[in-house]
Amino acid sequence: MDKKIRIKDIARMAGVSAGTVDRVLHNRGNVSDDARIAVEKIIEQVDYRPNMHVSSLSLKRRYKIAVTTPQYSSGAYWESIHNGIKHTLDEYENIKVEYHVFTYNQYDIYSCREVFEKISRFEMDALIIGTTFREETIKLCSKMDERQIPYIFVDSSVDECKPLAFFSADHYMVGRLIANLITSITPKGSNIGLLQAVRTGDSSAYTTILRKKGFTDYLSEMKSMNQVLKIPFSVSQPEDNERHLSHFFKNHKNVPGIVVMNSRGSIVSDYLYNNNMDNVKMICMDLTTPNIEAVKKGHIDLLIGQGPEYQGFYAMKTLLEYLIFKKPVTIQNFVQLDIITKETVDYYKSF
Amino acid sequence: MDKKIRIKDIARMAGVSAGTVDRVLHNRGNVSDDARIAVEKIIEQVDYRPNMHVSSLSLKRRYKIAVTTPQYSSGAYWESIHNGIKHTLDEYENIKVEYHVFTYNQYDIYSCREVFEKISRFEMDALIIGTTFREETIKLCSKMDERQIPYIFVDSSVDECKPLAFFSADHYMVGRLIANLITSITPKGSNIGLLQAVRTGDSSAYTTILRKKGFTDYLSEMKSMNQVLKIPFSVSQPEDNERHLSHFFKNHKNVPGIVVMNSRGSIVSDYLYNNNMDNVKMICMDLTTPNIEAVKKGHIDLLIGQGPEYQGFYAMKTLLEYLIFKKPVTIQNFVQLDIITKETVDYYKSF
DNA sequence: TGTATTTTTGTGTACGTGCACAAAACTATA
DNA sequence: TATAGTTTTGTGCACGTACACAAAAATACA
Repeated sequence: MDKKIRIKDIARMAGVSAGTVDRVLHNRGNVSDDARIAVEKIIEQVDYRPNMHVSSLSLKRRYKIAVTTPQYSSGAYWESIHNGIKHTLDEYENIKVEYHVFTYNQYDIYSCREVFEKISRFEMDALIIGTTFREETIKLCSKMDERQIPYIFVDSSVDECKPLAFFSADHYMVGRLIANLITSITPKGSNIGLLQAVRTGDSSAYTTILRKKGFTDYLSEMKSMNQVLKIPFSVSQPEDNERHLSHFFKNHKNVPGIVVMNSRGSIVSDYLYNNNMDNVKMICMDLTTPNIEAVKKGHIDLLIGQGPEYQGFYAMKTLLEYLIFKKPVTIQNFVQLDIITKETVDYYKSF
Repeated sequence: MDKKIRIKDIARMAGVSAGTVDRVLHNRGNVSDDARIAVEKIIEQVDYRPNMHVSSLSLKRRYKIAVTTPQYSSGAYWESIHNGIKHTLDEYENIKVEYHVFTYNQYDIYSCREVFEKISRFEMDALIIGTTFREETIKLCSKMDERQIPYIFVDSSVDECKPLAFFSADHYMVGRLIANLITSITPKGSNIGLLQAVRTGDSSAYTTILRKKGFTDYLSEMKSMNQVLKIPFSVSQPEDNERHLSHFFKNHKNVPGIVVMNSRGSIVSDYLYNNNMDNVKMICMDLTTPNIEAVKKGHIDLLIGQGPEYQGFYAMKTLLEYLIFKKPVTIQNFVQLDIITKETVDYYKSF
C-alpha cells in the first residue's frame, strides 16, 4: 500500500510552497513559468488524486446548477432521474449547491419553448438537460455554448449539440435487445405487437426512432419471419386506449408477444390481464411503479431498465467534479441495461 | 437545504464541550450520567450523520481485516469479489487497513481445514468469509464467536452461523429465475440439459442444492412437462469433460436448452460451438472472462450475474463502517441478479 | 539609485472529526 | 481544612485541501 501523495508532497518535490501547487492545480494564475513547469512535471510523474471529500470541506464557493426535464409524477421515469441527482447532492453534502428545477409539459411544445426561454436567461454555473424536443434543445444548447455554460444530457443525447457529457442508454441497442428477447420467448416467426404512440406534440421521437431501427435491424439480420403489427396508442387521450387495444385484438387473433418501447407498458399489460390474455408475452421499458407491479404479478414478462437513477447521479457527479476539481470528463456514457423478471424485481437496486 | 449538524452544534445544544460529545458518540466512558443523558437526548432529536470521510481523515487506529476465499485465477468469479473488497479500501483511502488474504483449494477439504486452522489463531479485527465447505465454516465461525471477532459472509451464508451480515444472491431465486428463462426461450416441454458436477471434495454443495430446488420447484409449480437431463462434468479432471459431453449428446438428440448453475458454462458452450450445435440455447452463471467472451460470440444466450464485486465492496464497506463508526448493520443482504445478453454485455458495469 | 508598482511566493486559518493531554471538578482520607 | 487521588470536562492539534492575506521578489520608472 504505497503512501498517498498530498499537495504538500508535490510542493516539496517541486521545490515550491503548497500555495503555488494549489495555484497550478486550479490554474488560478500568478505563477511564474518556472514554478508552473516544475509543478506540472511532478504532477505528471506522481498520480495525484485529490481527496475530494476533504476538498469540498474547505470549499468556499457556491454553485448554481439548473436541471430541466419533462414534468414527472411519483414513481415515473423522470422522477428517478431527479432522485439520482439528489443522491449526488446528498453524497457531497458539504458542497454548497443551489439546485434549480425547470420542468415542462413533454406533450406541449409551447410549454417547452417557454421554459427553455427562461433557462436561456437564467444565471447558472451548469445545466443538466433531460432531452425530449429536438429542435428546441438544439436552440437552447447553442445559447449555452454562446454563454459558455457547460451542459450534460440525460436520457438521450442530441448529435448536433456539444455537451460536456451525456448519460443515456444506447437506444439502438435497446431496440436490438428487445428484438432478441421477444423472438426468444415467442415461437419462431410469431406476430409481434408493437405499441405505437400516435403523434401528439411528437416529443421523444428520436429515441424511439433509434430503438425501432435497432429492433427492425435485428429482425432482418436474423432473417426472422416475424411480422410486426403496430398497436396505436394515445398519451393525450388515455381514454381512447381501451378502444385502440380491443380494436387491435379483434383484427389480430394470433399475437403471442407484445413489446412496448416506452414506459407505458402497464397500460397494455392491464388490458391483457383484464381480458384473460395472460398467455401473451410482454416486454416493456422502464421500472416505473405500475410496471414493477405488473412484473410482480406476472403480467409483464421482461422489463428493461435504463438506470435513470444512475444517469442522474453520474450527470450531477460529473458536473460537480468537473466544475470543482477540473476532473477530465468522458463525453459518451452509455448506461447499463437491466433485464428484470418476476424473480429479480425484488432485488433490483437503483444505486 | 437545512444546515448540517456537527459535533460542535450538539455540544452547544447539550451545554457541554465537543470532547464530551465525542466520548458519548464513541462510548469511550468517563462521562457523567448527567452529561451523557443530555447529549443522548440531543442526538435523538437532531439526526446527526457524521462526515465519514472527515472522520477517517483524523482516524489514528489501524484495522486488521482477514479475507478467506477459494483460490482464484484472473477473470474468475472469486477474483471479482476480491476486486470489490479492494475497491472499498480505495474509496476509504485514508483508513489504515491491513488486509490479509487466506485462500484455499476449494476442491481439497484438507487445504481448507489447514487454512481455517491458521485463521482461527490469527490476530485480527474482523473476517470476511467466502463460504464453500459447510462444516469447516461452521467450526471456524464458532471459533470466531468465541473470540468475539465479527465476520461477514460473501457468496452464500450458512444458517448455523451468526455473521454480522452476509452478502449473497438468493440462490433459491436464482434457480427459479433460470427455470423461468430456459422454459421461456425453448419450446414448451423441451428437454433441458443440466450440467452436474460430479462430486469431488464436494464444496459449494449447499448453494447448488438451493438453486436446484428453486429450479425444480418452478418447473413443478408451472406444471411444465420439461424433462431435466443431467450432464456429468468434472472439475478435477477437466480432460474428461469432452468425453462426458459427447457421450451425453450421443444419447440425447433433442435437447434445445442447457443450463449451467455454476460458472463453468463456457466449457459447454465451447463444445456446442465446436460441434456446430449453435441452435442449442444456453443459460449460465457468472460473468467470468470466458463466459463473457461466449456471450459476445453468441454461444451463451443468457448469463446471470450475482454482482460479486458488489458483494465484496459492501462486505468490506459494512465491516469498516461497523468497526469505525458503529453503524448499524443489516444482516441479510441479497444482491441484485443481473441478466446479460449479447446486446447488454458491453454496457455491464460492476460498480 | 531609490521608490512605487506589479508579480510571484509563502504562510496561516478554516472546515469536521478523533484523540491526547491538560485543567477542573469531585471524592476520599488524614 | 488540607492533600492526594480519581473522575469528569475542556482545549488544542492533526488530518488534506481551499483560499485569503502577508511577505518577498521582480519590474517599472523617475
